[in-house]
Amino acid sequence: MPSTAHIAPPAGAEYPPDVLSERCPSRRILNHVTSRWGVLVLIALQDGTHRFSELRRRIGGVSERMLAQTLRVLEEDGFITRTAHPVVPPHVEYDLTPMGQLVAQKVHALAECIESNLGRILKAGG
Amino acid sequence: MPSTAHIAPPAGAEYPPDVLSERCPSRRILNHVTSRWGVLVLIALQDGTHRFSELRRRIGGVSERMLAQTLRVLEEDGFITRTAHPVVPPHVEYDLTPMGQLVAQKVHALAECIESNLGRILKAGG
DNA sequence: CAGTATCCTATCGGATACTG
DNA sequence: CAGTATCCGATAGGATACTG
Repeated sequence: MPSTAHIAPPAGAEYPPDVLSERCPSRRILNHVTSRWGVLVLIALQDGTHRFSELRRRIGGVSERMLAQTLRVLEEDGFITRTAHPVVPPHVEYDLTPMGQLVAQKVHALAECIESNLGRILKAGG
Repeated sequence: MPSTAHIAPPAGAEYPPDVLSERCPSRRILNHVTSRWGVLVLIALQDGTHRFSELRRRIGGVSERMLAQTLRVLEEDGFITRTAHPVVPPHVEYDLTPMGQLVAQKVHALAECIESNLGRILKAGG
């Protein structure tokens, strides 16, 4: 039986999500999560609430623009909550949602796997 | 005690890898693994050996150029082995190394986590 | 079959300046 | 403090044609 992984479901039908399939929406989400800064934001938020500038300091090399954009996208996907306290100066807090904690765990596991094998990897690649 | 996550180790010294640190080499590798096609190649190779054109068909939407490039990078990092059989027409096989299987498992777990929550996610985001 | 080479575009992402 | 707006360069990535 041939694979149907590349066949998009007809409108209205529901197939099990398959990230190898070009049109599966999971791929868009996966790209958000695995984006250059998305990965690091999720990891940085794993130990609890953080403010914008805390995250900015914590995640080496991220620009304000990219941090804001990444937070917005991950919030839209339901991985992050944004809480703005109406005070001056502004005070905004970011947290992982329960679902966000799930994906953050997976992302973190991946990062740790790479970190713990770094020796072997760098030896292999130069 | 302030965080030192953003401080790069002096030349010759060895610090525990920290992906939140700008100069940590793990970040480069993580970017390869979480690249648009890197993720999908690792997943597609999880069930064993595959040839170039098999992968191309399996991974919806990938171009020859991007597949070749992604395979080369992941091979350099030591996640994939490339075996060329000297016959005409050419016959080349790709496999995961043991280390590649480890990261592929993590990547796959992440993808499955997203797939199984797709309903909630799409509802949240529109 | 398994790529490379070339060309081109779109998106990513950085720097800077500005705002409520 | 927590962003937005604008501009710009780098690079990821697609289409096509070609090769051993």
